[in-house]
Formats: sequence, structure tokens, C-alpha cells
Amino acid sequence: MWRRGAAAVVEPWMCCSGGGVWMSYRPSVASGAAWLMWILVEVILCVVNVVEGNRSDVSQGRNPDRHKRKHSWRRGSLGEVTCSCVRVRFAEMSLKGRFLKPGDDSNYAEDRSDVEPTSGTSFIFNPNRNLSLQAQRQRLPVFSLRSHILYLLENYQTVVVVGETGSGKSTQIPQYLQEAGWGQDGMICITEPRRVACTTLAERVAEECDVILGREIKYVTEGLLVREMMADPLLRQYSVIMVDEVHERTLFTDILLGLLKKVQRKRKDLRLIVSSATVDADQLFRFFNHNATKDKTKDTAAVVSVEGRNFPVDVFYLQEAAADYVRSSVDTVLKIHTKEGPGGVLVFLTGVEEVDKCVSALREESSRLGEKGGKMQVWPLHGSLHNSDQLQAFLSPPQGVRKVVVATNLAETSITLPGIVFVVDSGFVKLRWFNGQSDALVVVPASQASANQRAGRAGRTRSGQVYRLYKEEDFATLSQATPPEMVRTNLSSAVLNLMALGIDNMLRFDFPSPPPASHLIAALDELFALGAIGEDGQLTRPLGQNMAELPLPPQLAKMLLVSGEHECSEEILSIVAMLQVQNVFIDPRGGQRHIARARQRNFQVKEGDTLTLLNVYKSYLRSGQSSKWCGRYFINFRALRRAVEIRGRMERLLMQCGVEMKSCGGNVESIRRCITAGLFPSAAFLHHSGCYHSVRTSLPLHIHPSSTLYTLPQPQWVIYHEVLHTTQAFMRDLTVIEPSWLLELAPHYYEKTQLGDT
DNA sequence: GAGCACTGC
Repeated sequence: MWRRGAAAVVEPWMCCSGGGVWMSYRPSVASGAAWLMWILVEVILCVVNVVEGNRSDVSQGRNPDRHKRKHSWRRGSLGEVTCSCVRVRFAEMSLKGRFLKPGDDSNYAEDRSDVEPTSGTSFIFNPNRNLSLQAQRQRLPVFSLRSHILYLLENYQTVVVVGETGSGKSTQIPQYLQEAGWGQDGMICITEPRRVACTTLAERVAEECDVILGREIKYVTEGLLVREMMADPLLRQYSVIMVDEVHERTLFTDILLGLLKKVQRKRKDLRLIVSSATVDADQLFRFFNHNATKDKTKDTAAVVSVEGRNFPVDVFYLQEAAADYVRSSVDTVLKIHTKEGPGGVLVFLTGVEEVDKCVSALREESSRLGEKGGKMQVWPLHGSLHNSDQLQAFLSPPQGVRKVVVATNLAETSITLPGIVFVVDSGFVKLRWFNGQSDALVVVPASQASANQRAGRAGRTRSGQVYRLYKEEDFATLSQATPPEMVRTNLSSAVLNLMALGIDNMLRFDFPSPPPASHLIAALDELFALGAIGEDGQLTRPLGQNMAELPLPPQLAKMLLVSGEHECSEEILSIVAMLQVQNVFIDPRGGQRHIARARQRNFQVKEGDTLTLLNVYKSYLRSGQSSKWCGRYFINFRALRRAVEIRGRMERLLMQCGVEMKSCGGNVESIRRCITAGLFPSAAFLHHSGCYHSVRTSLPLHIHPSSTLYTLPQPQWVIYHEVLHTTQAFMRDLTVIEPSWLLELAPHYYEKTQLGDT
């Protein structure tokens, strides 16, 4: 184990304030390549397309004025412009939130339109669980549409199925297809975004019918099907492909939809079912309808809606938008608590800070109310909470006590809480947003789909109520759905995958939602720098090809693939696995905090966070992968367990790529060199202004307070894994490096210049 | 002195 050591020695010649040797990014290398010029021409074409085409579903759908938010543009000292989102909480409006029952007061409008079966308020409820399997199947809402769906599939290449959770579409439609004989000339394939959904659905279907799963019906993840396309681009073994949960719009959903549309042109016999929960049916229909004429009989796609199973949810809006939605949600909860009948309350806010604020305000009010106001238990719920603390939100409160859970988005999709009857929706969500260079965390208005999803959390056992902290008119101005990942994330992985599939011209690819051209350029630029793309604009062999094989961000894939040469593949594997999981260190609230910090300090090393993570991983293995050990050191056991799993998978893939498994036996420098070889585009140096500057963009950067290096004397040169813009641009997962390594390991990317040259 | 949430090849 490496221990936290003394400060790094600062060599005077590296100090930028003293002049001397300097390092600069060589933009000429990337932009000078002929293919990049050609791509720029394509970009112009693409931009024209975008302007002419229909992109309203992306970011334009949001009305920035609605929540009186403004963007402030900050100018970096060297001319770079960064965007940070400043939240202004309805500054001009100071009316307090006040809710009444429908009919009590005309100030409050009730809206039941979004509890109609075709929209998003729903929860899974199985009233027929005592019936036989066959009887249960026939009672599912989708059963009445069985022959209609089969008819449409005979006549149209694509059928868009819009239905709620609980309608049974994911388990029943594949069986209808199989019963109708679609499984005879080829397999029926259903894709899901998550692995766990694949296994549970497959098990359920196997239980219900007598087919051999994997022979006639097959559930796969979207990513796996994309991978299958690398071997068989036309997917000849399938007769029908059903893409489920399309509304989630993951990167792979969009890649898959684009690719399947391509396949359809070549394979007229291939049938496609696209199933989605929200109202984006029309967009999907237009995307898959190859009919260019106005003659509806020539349509190649059709839409069918399936009812869900919903308990009614009453929706209330504020007469005036809340000035401070945290305060307003506290008031709303108190109003519910004193005026309404029993039932749990779930509050949706955007972040940990807001959750904590709301929880303490509610606890204060609750104790002020005392016994006469009725008892209230208030629990926070967010991802960085300790496991046992998260559990509190799930437990039933004692008789006569009302449970109030204040949560982040965590409770919207990934977790279902029992006993919730009332939902308080702030109307905002914090999202990760790629700005062309780095990711930012921005607070944005939640979409209509998201609002409906939140509303659906009210009342699993009976009808519920949702209180939205904005005006009814404002609901219509919200975007229909959260923007797909494709338009708001770093695209380097997606581009690499598409290139491995033979899509050479990314800008001409038929994306369901075209990403910004600048994001594509940034991705191509990064891949070129990493050597995954050659001068000819093609994927390089074997490096680029192998990078596409690894399910990792390209920089980490590169780092792994060169780790054999640096004789530290064992260590780099562990580091990469640890970088893939979040919240390794638990940060408890209250008195335990300093104990946790002190124990976690055992793992810290002066070389940075990556090596600290390696330390944690090795120590965890030495503990026998013990959860007790994790508890003692305030290490997230689940995260470590996942890291072990990821590492195993990566190791197998890496060996397939022909990389030798070697350990450097504690030679930290070779590990740091290897990290530099992968992450070199993300280098920063300590500027005389006191903060760091990115070598590539001169963007001012700061060490994230969670970093090992935050409390140590600042090293001159660092490499980071990612930058996250919140209050400032923070570098995370740092490694201390020598600048000479940049020249040595990435001579095509960096050149030595004298101060003043840049 | 700061941490939205996931997932996957």
C-alpha cells in the first residue's frame, strides 16, 4: 500500500511564473489533416441540414424564460469562453405556495389530462396475481390488441407501440409473435437498455410459454445487439426485432435505431417493433416511415397505443410559480401534513444540498408543531447516502406517523418507494451536459415525461395527488422528454462504435436526434489524437479496432491497451475498473464525518487519486473482499464489488486483444506514465494565477475538493480523468505527472515552446 | 470546500 507522502518536489524550471520551458498543444496536428478539412465541409452541410430539418426536440424545446434562468458567459483569461448556468429562482415572484383541493378555490386548477392512459402517470400493479398464468396473460391490457398488432406487422415494416409499464408489452408481444409463427424463419429479438431487464423478462417469458429462449425468442441489451451487428451487419438471423423502452434514449438506443433504419432498406423482410412509454410516437413514426409520398397507403410504419394500468392521480399547480422551490416544497409538505389524510409524501429536488436544506427545515417545523400537529418522519434520499441511511426511506413509519422522503432524481426511475400517496414536484432536475469540451452539471426544468413519471409515484396502493410547484400553463412549455443522451453527452465512444460498424461518415448518419456537429468534431478530434483514427479518417488497426472492442471511454481504452508495454496492465486494470464506479468513498454526515476522513486518509498517496483508488482496490482484495472491512474504512462495498466484476470483464477482453498481464510490482512511475499515455489530452499545469490551466485549451481549472491533492501542496503538472463544471471547472481523478512525459508519450500532440510563444 | 441519476458493449 502506498501511503500519503510528503509534497511533490517542484522543479523550478517547471514553474511557469519563472519563464523557461513551456508546453503547448499542437492544434496543427489534428486540424491539419486532410480528412479533417473534408469533415469541416461536411459539418457545414450538416449544419445546413440541422437548420432546415426538424431539431425542435432537442434543446430548443425548452423555453429559457420560463424559469427566469439566465446563462452567464464567463471569459477565460486566455479568451476561452465557458458557459455556466446560473439558477435564478423565480426572482420576481414571491407568492408562497398554497394548495387547495379541487373545488375549494378557483385559484387552483386541477388537471387530469395527464393521467389518461396514453401518458406517463403509471405504476405497476398486478391485480391478477392469484390467477393462472394463462388467465393472467389474457387480462393484460395488451391482450385485446393481439390480433391488431399482428395484422400491422404483416402490413408494415415498422410498428410503433406506445404503452405504459404494466401493459405487458415487453413480455406478451414476443409471445404473440412466436405463436403467430414469426419465430420459424428467424429469431425474435427484444432489446432492453439494461441487463437486469433482459434476464428478468426472459425468465418471465420462459415461465409463461413453452419456447426455448435463445432459440426462438431472445432478450439482449441494446449494446450487445450493436456488437452483433459488427459480425452480421444485416442481422440475418432475426425475423423481428423489438426495441423496447425507446423513450429512455440511451446512446445505444439512438445508435441502434439509426442502424436498424439502414438495415431496413436492405432487408424488406425484417420487421421492427419500437416500443416506447411516452408521447414520442409521432417522431418515431416519422423516423421509420420510408414513405416520401402523401399517399398514406404507402406508409411503411404504423402506430398502436396500449393502455396502461393507472390509479388516478390528482394534479395541482401553483397559481404563481414558486420564488424559492425548496422553501415552497417545505410549505407544501406542511400543508399536506396538516390538511390531508394519511399517506407518505415524496418531494423531488435537484441535488444533495437542496435535499439537506429541505430535510432540516421540515424537521425543525415538525418539532415546532409538536404532538398536536401529528408526527412526521423526514428522510433524505440521494445517491451519495450510505446504504443503511437510504434504507430509512423504505421503512414503514410507526402507526400514526407520516413519512416524508426528500429525494433527488434517484426516486424517479431507479427506486420505487412504498406507501407514497403525495408527490411534491419542484419541476427541476440536475443533468449532466456536455458543452463540447467537458461535462457540466446544470439545473434545468424537468420534462413533461419526467413530471408524469414523478406524478406516477403518488399512490401505489390507491389514488394519489401531485403538487407541481409551477403554473399549469408552464407545463405545456416544458419539453416533452428529456433530451436524448446523443445530444448531450461526449460522443467519442459512440463515434468509435459507429466507425467500428463501418459508418465512416458520422455526419451523414441518420440519427433519430442529430447531435451537435461540434460534439462530433470534438469526438473525432479526440479519437484522432488517441490514434484510433488514422490520417485517412479510417479506424486504425489494431489500435482503433481494439479500442472499439473495449466497453470503455476511448481514453481509458487506450490506457489499457498500452498498459502491456508499460508493464503494468494488472494495476491499470484495477484503476480503470475503479474509475468506472462512483462514490467509492462514503462521506457520512455529522459526527462520523471526521472519523471517515481520517480512515480514508490511509489510502491517500501524493501521486494522486488514480493511485489512491488503486490502493483502495488492492486493500479491498487483501481484506478478502469483506463488507465489514469496507464499513470500517467508509468504503462503498457495492462500488468495490462492481469494480471487481468490471475488472474481470476487462481482463478477459484485454487478453483477447493480445495484451499481456503484467504487474509493475509497485513501480509507481510506470503506472503514471501509462496513465499519461491514455489521458494525455487532459493535461493541466499550475498557472501563476494560482489555478490550473488546461494545456490544450488554456481553460482555468481547479482541483476538486474531493481529490487527494486538494489538501496537499499543488503539484506543477497533473492529468485528469474528467472535468465537471459546477460552481467552477473542477478536475477529478488526478494523477501527478512530469511534463517531459507528455512530449515523450504524445509527441504528435504536444510540443515544447518557449514562454511567450503560446 | 463540493458531490444528478443511471447503464452498458
